[in-house]
Amino acid sequence: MTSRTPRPRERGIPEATVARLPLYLRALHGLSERGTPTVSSEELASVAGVNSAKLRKDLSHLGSYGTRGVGYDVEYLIYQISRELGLTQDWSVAITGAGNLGRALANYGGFGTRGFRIAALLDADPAMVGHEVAGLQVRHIDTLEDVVAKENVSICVIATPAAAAQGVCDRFVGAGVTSILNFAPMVLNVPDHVDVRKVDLSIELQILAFHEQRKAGGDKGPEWVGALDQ
Amino acid sequence: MTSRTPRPRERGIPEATVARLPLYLRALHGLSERGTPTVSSEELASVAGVNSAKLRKDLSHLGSYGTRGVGYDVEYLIYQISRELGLTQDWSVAITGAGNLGRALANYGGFGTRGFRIAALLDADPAMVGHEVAGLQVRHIDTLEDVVAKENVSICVIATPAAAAQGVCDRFVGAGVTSILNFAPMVLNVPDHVDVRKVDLSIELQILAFHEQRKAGGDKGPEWVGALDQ
DNA sequence: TCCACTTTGTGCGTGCATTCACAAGGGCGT
DNA sequence: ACGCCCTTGTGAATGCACGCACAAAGTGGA
Ligand SMILES: NC(=O)c1ccc[n+]([C@@H]2O[C@H](COP(=O)([O-])OP(=O)(O)OC[C@H]3O[C@@H](n4cnc5c(N)ncnc54)[C@H](O)[C@@H]3O)[C@@H](O)[C@H]2O)c1
Ligand SMILES: NC(=O)c1ccc[n+]([C@@H]2O[C@H](COP(=O)([O-])OP(=O)(O)OC[C@H]3O[C@@H](n4cnc5c(N)ncnc54)[C@H](O)[C@@H]3O)[C@@H](O)[C@H]2O)c1
Repeated sequence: MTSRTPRPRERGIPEATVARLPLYLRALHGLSERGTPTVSSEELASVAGVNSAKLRKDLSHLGSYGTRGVGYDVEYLIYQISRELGLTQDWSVAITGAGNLGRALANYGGFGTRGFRIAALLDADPAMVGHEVAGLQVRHIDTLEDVVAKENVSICVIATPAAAAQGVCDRFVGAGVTSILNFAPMVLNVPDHVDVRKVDLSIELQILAFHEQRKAGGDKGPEWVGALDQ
Repeated sequence: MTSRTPRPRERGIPEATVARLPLYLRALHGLSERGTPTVSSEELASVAGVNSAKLRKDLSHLGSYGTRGVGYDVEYLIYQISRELGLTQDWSVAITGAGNLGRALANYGGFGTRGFRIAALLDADPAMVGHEVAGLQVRHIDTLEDVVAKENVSICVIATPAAAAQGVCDRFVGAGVTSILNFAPMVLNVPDHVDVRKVDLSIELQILAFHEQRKAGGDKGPEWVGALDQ
């Protein structure tokens, strides 16, 4: 654990691994709060709900940060994963759509804790503009380009009705934003260099319904699989 | 479109396909509303934002519902996908946690439209119980088992703080619920026959931050990939 | 110093997912 | 009735992901 320079490991972390790193990070924070100094891949994998071999392979993509016979230093691993995910810097986030969902997101305390700062809450409804939500004044959508530039927004959240989502998306992209989290139930059209991730509750429920139907269907033979990956 | 019996296609739809069917369904509903009678795999794939070969292979898992040289009948395909996903029946959903998120979910109109009925909204806070949200009285968490039995709940949504999630989960599982949608930032422990899907905003943001950092990092060579799958 | 024990990091086999490319099939005009 | 054109459905190739199983490596005790 002396601070050697452990070969930053050529760029190429698998997407599946990237998606699990936040899970490990959360588990590690839990261990850290309880004062645990080191953790084995077996323990950490158990807390994070994954296979221990998978965990070790995931971590090996970042470098060799473990100690054989001992495990991983919790604080050191937290730092390394945070650095890899880009959480050692702060990110300004703009939320668009101050409706039910947008306000819930703005009120959610879980963002700030991990390097994300809600820089602005935008809405098109004049009746909404000016209201204070979670210590933030709702601003008019016309100020979008201004907000992106002045607040240095790099990630935006779209929580408008589906019909407005593509328009809002285009304006963010035009203003230089290249990461979008979309809650509107529609597929956004963006240039190749822009990343979009979507959250769609309706789709999640439909997937659950599919499996539920299969279970209830009582087909010949108990052949449904196990719990889905979390 | 005569009602033949087209061989229900042996059970075994790939999970990746199941996750995309709702996407196709949404696109088809859009086409249906605009009166489009038939659609080619190319067009539908474009609207749904996927590769057309993938779309055809996905649909082929349900059966041979297309017509070569013509495409797919929109209404017929809507019916077939709905049936496969289990949307031809209604599902009762119980939401637990009437906080910011739980209330936003309850107020969201997009559930009822596709066969999901919010049967109950549960909370542990006595001050919250009895309040009306989206035409629904918030009920006390103690009535959980009652609600599951009487309302025939098969899917539950957990929107409580993380600390309470596992306990609530256990009670739902004990009451016979086998499909869970979890918003709390923690890994739920469930028996094998229970399906859990999670939605974690914080993880989504962290994944975006990772890619954002890579883009900004300006490593040697423009070698970041494209837009993520939506 | 040496040995037994623990745990990491990874080579390898397996299976799933994606995409290409095309033969098979169906409609339509002549 | 025939042949052209369009689109589906799928074989095959490639690549990614997962998990086993083990050698390598570090610890601690004697
Ligand atoms: N509420 C939920 O639980 C939930 C669940 C799943 C999906 N969604 C989706 O999230 C989105 C928002 O849901 P909601 O329940 O908050 O809806 P909502 O109607 O409560 O809020 C939408 C807000 O967007 C604003 N808006 C409309 N057009 C705009 C524009 N062009 N620019 C900026 N703001 C604009 C409206 O003024 C309104 O305040 C919808 O697309 C919905 O389908 C919501
Ligand atoms: N609000 C968001 O945008 C957001 C985003 C991401 C994740 N989350 C997660 O969703 C969950 C809910 O978030 P929120 O913002 O609505 O929180 P909140 O504090 O506003 O609401 C939580 C509700 O759960 C109730 N509750 C507590 N213990 C309970 C129990 N044992 N049984 C039943 N109800 C109980 C509380 O009374 C409260 O009404 C949290 O786990 C949060 O981390 C929320």
